[in-house]
Amino acid sequence: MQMLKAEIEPLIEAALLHVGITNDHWRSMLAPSRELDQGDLSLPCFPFAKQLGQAPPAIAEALAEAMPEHEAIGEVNAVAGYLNIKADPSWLAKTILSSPETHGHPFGQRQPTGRKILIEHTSANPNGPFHVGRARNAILGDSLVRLHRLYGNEVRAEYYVDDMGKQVGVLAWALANLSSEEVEATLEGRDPLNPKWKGKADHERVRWYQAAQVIRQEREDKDDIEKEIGRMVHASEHGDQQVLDDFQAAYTPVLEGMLTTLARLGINFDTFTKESIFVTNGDVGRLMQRFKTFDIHGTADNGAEFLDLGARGLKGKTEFFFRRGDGSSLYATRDIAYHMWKWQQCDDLINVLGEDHKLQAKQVGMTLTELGQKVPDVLFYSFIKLPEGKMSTRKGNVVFMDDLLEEAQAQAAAVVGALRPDYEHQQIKEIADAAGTSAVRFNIIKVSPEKGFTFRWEEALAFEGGSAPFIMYSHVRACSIVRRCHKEGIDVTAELENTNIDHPKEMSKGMVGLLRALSVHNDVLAKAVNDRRPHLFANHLLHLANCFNAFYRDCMIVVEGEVNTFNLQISEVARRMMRTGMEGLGIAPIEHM
RNA sequence: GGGCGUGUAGCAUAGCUGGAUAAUGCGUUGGCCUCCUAAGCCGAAGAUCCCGGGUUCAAAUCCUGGCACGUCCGCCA
Repeated sequence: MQMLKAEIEPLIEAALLHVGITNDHWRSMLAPSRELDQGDLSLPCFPFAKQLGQAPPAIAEALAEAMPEHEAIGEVNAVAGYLNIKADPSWLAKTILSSPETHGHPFGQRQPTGRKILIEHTSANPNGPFHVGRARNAILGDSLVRLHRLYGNEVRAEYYVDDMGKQVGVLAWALANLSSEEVEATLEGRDPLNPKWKGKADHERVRWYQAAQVIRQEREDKDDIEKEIGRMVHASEHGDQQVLDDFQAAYTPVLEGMLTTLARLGINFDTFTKESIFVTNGDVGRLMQRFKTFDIHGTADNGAEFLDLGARGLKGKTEFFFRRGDGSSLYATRDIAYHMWKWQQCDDLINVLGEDHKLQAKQVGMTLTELGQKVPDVLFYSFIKLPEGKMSTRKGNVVFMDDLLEEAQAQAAAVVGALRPDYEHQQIKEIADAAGTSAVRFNIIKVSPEKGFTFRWEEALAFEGGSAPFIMYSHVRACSIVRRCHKEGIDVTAELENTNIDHPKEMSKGMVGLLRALSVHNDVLAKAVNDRRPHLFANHLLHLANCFNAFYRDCMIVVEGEVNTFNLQISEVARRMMRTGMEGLGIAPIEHM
């Protein structure tokens, strides 16, 4: 709608001048109309009442009178104090069809912006399989990566590997010291390993980790165990290469298992950076030396060091510890070193973090400011819960992503099989896999991240209404139109290049609705990217698919072997936008369903 | 106790840089396949926008005081 706004703003300005309004406040008041029947853009005239000494409806009338004619404007009317402006559908169609962003190639992709964005997301500790609770980070992060790429930014998706903490230490200790019999004996009474995941290291090794967690609490030699784990963690934090290598051997297969799961969702990373690097390369040591020189630096009784961020306006607990009494660094300290490193390689930095990291992120941000560095943008999300409450591996109250995806694909296969009895087995499987994983992603991405989210199977596996398959289906219909054209011997490429067409003067509701949805597409994308709110784009795509369905109903493209060129061109723009939009959200743009 | 976030039809959500009749899906309910895929389309019913106060011509939206829920307030990661 930005395209219409840009076109008519000067006209409104002229009209306002005509009735005696000279200030500029109205620009922010000019907004999309609430109801489509009213128009596309509306200007409330109430604020002008005092200034002009007239009733708002009269002002609206006067403005409507004063509006100059313009090809972009289909209709101007004044209703109840509002000036409503409706775009001329032919102008909209012409603008959309001639826009390089929609008509050019490839598939409505935007021009490169030249901006380099580094997006860090997921970065889950490599100690067990992915569960749905963690999934929001990965799905949100990956959607952001994809949307930025669609927008034209150069993006690097980064996974920060926590390779030196206590969690990895416990895993490494367990793998070195516990037999599989001991593990199974310790975990007796818990859910056994799902045979389906036998051989998948994230599912198998997490049992060692879980057993170790029990043993650390219960076994008589637990103090010795604790000492040993402590020794390893401590050594890792001082950059002991042998221990770090052992840790890496322990977690790598787990991480690979987790990445396999993410790949099923279409989530991939460009780079992996290990936390320990910043210890071994000396960055963390130098950073801590530098902190010493700060005037907000402080030292505790045992020699531990902190920065007093209270002096910079932080409320609550203001001491931000960056070094233990024994001289080793803390997680946040390494994180700061990591951020300084990241800033060297991008123009914008985005982190995707759970809401539990808010304070941490605030401390890191303030410290970066203190260091003269930029503060990264952070996308916070609230946790996914189960109807039974918080997800907890320990309590067995979890839904593993692998199980969810299996179930999603199985249920999708049942739906496809029932709906398309004539399809081959292999084809059904391919469609079901695409629909199942897309549905899972979309179910999570369509709601705003700060909202608490309760995972429900029936919602994750809904394949109608506001779901990914709904969008996929509209796209399939658009694809099927092209197939139909080919079947009728119509030269689609030639039809699309034909610029010598008459736009119908009267357009159906379905056509006008679709044109409007297409005209806001790039506006919504820009907003979703810049505000870091992927759900806005998800909801727009739902709306676009909905509009396409109405267009499909109202506007036949092939009738008795004859093609309607205008309708075909619009349909193809919509198809491309749906396709790129789906890719931007990680929905599989399949062509048959 | 303090910080941050959330509270919208039976359910799940959108709208939150103030603007007209609060939007969408599920569920309930009525209709539409000789016609480019009915995973679709069209219609009906369903809302004290958590509660109180304030600002404003105008408040779901902003301010303020409550209530409920989530989350954080480690020399853990």
